[in-house]
Amino acid sequence: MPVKREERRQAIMDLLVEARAVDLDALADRFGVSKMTIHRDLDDLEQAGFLRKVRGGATIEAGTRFESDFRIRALQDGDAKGRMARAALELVEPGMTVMINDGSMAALLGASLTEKAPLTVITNNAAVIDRLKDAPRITLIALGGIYNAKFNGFFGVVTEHALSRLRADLAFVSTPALAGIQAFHMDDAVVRAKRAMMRAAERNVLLVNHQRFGRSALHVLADLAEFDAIITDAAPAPEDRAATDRAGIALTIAGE
Amino acid sequence: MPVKREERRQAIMDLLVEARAVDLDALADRFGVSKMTIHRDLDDLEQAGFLRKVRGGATIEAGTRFESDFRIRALQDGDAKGRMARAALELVEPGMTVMINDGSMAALLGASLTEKAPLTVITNNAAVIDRLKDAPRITLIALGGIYNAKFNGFFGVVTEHALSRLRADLAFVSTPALAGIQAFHMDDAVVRAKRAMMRAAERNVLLVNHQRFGRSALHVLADLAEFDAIITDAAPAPEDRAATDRAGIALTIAGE
DNA sequence: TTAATCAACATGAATTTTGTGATTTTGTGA
DNA sequence: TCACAAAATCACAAAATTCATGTTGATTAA
Repeated sequence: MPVKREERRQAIMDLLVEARAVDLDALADRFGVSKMTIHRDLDDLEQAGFLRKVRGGATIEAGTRFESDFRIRALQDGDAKGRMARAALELVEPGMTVMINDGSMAALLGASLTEKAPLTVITNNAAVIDRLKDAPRITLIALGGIYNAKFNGFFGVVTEHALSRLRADLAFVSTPALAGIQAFHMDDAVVRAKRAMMRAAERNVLLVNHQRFGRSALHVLADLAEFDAIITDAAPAPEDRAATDRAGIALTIAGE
Repeated sequence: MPVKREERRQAIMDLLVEARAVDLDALADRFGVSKMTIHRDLDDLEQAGFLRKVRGGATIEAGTRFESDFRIRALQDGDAKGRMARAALELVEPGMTVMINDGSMAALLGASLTEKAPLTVITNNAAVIDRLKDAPRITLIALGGIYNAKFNGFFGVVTEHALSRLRADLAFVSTPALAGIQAFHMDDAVVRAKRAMMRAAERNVLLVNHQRFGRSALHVLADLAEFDAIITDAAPAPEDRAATDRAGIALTIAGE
């Protein structure tokens, strides 16, 4: 596997997320490769929609569609996601029945569930289904539904109804927005699937990136009090933290 | 692309399907490669579930689960399958809701449904789900269920229940065995999924390879009279044909 | 005790990634 | 508008990496 190349691109994205813009020459220097190589990196990353090339470097166009694009979220915080997945895994014991919802964070966690086999995994996340299909000692229950390319998962009445007939020990629910004592999501169908999952699980764990604190979206997903635990990757701002404390939920900062 | 290697493995499977068993030394000789290479071929094929390694070679364990494994059938009859898929496509009109069940024949048909878009496709076949996920103008409804690696699809109560809430214009049902006026299948869970699908469809079409006539299996899948049409790839033996005629079903020989 | 299996390492072909220099495009200031 | 330098692009060669295969020798099963 071309680890080197991917690592470099990941690093470019990390720099970009932090600095908003990068300089081509500086990158070539920093990684000890030719400018041409950086050119190709930027071309491919632009092609994939991660950044915008400008003369002499690249920018991320914060505030516009770029920053909020799910593909950036997939690249961003690779490390943070790993830490969160690890913290989430701690809650899983062999033999359990676990639910995993849509989202790239959930996909990562789903894939690493093999470590805790034997398990029964219930999910509407297409990435998880693919990854666990042939995993030994994992009983995979896919929730059907209408395929939604935007969220790479299955949703709709079929999904919700399937969930009404199932029961799990633990559900991992992720959210892109959390403000005050509530979690939010921009899509109606996704909210319904997540809520159905929460109803079907004994215990619910919320996964949320710390940058998502203080944001909201069109639909309320749930009150934080409905969760048994919240896992995030870094301490949120004090005022956000105060809100979760008020809700009385254990907030786990992964990697501490 | 390592064409060479895949060709050799394909050839090994062909020999195996024909002879029931192959000798390792003979294979090394025949293909002009070392025994170690054949060992690796057999290991990987066994891993994939295509064969069973025995001392000095490999067998296919006809009559047991191996012969019925979807992956073996996937290797056979490539051409015949294409013709059947084409014949089946004739019955599909844009705008319809179509159901596709498990099996490699169904997988091929499912993938070619893109030609008739816009369509709504309902399936428990993992191969079809993968292929149609990002197909434009196809609304894909996956039936969830427990993933079964042997049939590369989803089965169980979740599947059946989802089907009880859906309705389609047309269902394509495939069978590995057909004798007299009945179709058969070796697996209970698969039979239930297929039957649920038949109940949910306005019209039902049976897909069956001509070599499958005159065979039976543990479970009855359906009476032929329950189908509106039967598609096969070549004329079956006269006595088998007589039985279908008696059931009064139109038998389409694909490619005529 | 014989043959088969398996693990570990070596080899060479094929693919992928990178670098170089020539050529074209773009931005800037006269 | 023009000239010109910096940046971008292109095409091809070089380097690195991956992958299938072979070899050897230890281990295991018949």
